[in-house]
Amino acid sequence: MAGVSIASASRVLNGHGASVETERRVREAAASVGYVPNAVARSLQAQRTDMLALAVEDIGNPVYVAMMRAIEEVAAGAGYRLQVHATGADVAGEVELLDGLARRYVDGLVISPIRITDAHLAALARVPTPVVVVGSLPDDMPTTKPIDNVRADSHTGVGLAIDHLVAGGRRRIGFVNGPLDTVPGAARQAGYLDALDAAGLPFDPELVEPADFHYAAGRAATRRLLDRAEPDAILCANDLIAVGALHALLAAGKRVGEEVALVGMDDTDLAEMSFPQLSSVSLGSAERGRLAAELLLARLAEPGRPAQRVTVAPTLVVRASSDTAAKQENP
Amino acid sequence: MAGVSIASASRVLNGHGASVETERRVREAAASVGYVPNAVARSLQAQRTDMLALAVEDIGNPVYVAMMRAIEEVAAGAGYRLQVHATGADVAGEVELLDGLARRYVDGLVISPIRITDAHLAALARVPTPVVVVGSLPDDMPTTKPIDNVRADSHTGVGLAIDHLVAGGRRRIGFVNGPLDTVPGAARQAGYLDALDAAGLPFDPELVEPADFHYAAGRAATRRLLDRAEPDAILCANDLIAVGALHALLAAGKRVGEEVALVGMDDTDLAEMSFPQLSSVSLGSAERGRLAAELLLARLAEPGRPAQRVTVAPTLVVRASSDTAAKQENP
DNA sequence: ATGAAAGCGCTAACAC
DNA sequence: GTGTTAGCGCTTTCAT
Repeated sequence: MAGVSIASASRVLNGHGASVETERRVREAAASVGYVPNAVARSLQAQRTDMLALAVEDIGNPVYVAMMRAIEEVAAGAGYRLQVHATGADVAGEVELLDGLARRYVDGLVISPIRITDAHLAALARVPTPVVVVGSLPDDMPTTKPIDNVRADSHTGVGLAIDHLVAGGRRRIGFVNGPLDTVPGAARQAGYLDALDAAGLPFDPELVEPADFHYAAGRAATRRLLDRAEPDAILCANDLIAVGALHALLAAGKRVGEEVALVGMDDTDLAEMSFPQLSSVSLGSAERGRLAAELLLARLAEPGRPAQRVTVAPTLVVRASSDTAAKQENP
Repeated sequence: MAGVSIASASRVLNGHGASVETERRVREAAASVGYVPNAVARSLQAQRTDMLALAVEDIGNPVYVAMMRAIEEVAAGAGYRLQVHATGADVAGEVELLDGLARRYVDGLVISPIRITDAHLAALARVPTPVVVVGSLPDDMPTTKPIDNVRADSHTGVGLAIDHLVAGGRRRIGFVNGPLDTVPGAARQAGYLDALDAAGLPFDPELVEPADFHYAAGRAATRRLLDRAEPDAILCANDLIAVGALHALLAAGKRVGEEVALVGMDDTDLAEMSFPQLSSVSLGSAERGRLAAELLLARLAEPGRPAQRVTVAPTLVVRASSDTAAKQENP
């Protein structure tokens, strides 16, 4: 403290107008002592932490990595820092996290639960802090709290893939899905059945094999599928599964893209980095992350605004794994 | 407030001993009002935030993903939350982050700069908060602040790969490296030269091609390499480059693992998910992350302890891309 | 323009 | 065991 009141110092440091002389003295003193304001004290007074949180099942999954990257970018751009939580898809943990928001250690949360239970909904109904959910919230959400919601459209996405495969002459389209009791697993299953139906193709249970959303499971499931059926195409519920499927197919000596077409979902970096490169349905993970972050910032700026529900349209990215023409010059 | 003093309430809620009656009344009141303590206020008083930060170039790079996962796990296990920062390898930004620690919004930082400049060292010398650096700090670090340091041993790692390739009969070993002005790039280059030397192999500049540490660059660089030379093996400075190289090789019709052996570095998930699966030198990214987090926690517990410098030993994981025998039944 | 003082929500001494 | 009080470091009325 060199000369002026503590209040004046605060004013100068926050650019709230002070005389030239005061300003000089304060800055000088601050520089000489190496003064840096304490963020925690400031947060306590300001009632905001300038921090956002992201909770996903696994911060190593490429889909969430893409989402996290996008969110971090938006957050950093707006002066917010990002806190990450790996939930391991544990419901109790997710609910605890939601309830923990009452401690006010972050200003807002983006959460992408792989399953959405009643416990989640109950917790969401009592959070005191803005939350945006990535994933499909039930339509009959109680409107006590405005919870913003960003969703993918897997159902349509699966349709895009099936239509593409059918157009390429494929008729026996296998499907390696994730767990049916997850939000994406259920949606993709429904999409598969509806798309077959729309294409006039019969449903053959032999062609469907459940897995979980990871590489090893995808590979094992595809191996089982190949053992008992002869698909001329395989659709996978995400890229991790698809890469597993690719291995199973290659190991079985199949020419991927010709004998058997392969399509993944999420269009992660993996799709481009496989050989042959994988066709994949983009569900816009980065885009969803970006939107989620923006919705959160918007609500922070205007807490009273009505709850938004935005859906990102899927797009199909065709690459060599399902495109005989491209195969020649792959990738 | 129902009945007792504010201090008693605090005691009950923190389990600091109170009479049965007081305890009951406090808990009851707290429950009925839905009271939750404010983390920011608590932090201000406790002078700690229970939060750690991680700063890496790109939170989407598989190496850093593995590191982040490990750190998040250790941090969460010890009751700390994790904040992530993507620096984009921007020196000014990294220094700003380091200086920002004086704001005390986190209790400690793990930073993994891809380049370490004098500005970094200067900033490190004045941080008021524990920092552990992942990557090689100069040996003549001023010891004013105890900065813990976790390092990989790329030099030895490259040697492992070269020895393995030589043992497999390879003689013309190409090398696709990252930028030479980065810490890992420089170390790997030196390792390559020394290993060739130790193996009695001549150095042929034609066999070395620079790239940056990403897929596309790796693929392009490998293409250039193949245009002018005929390597019987290629070592890549990381797995991203190696996957790019794999594509270039396959697209050129090379039988990978036979005609040309391929070895990556970092042993990320990508190595296992490629086909053929990639041999890769593990530099222990997850392990380094774990160690970094543990060193940070240890210093938080005992600020005065001497600076630690730990090096994680590399290991070679041999897979089909460099092993003809395995190739048969790959993967 | 500046200083005094209150207060953000909490915990820890220090009496009683 | 419990209440009173000070204080963590800051911003912001409110006077002057």
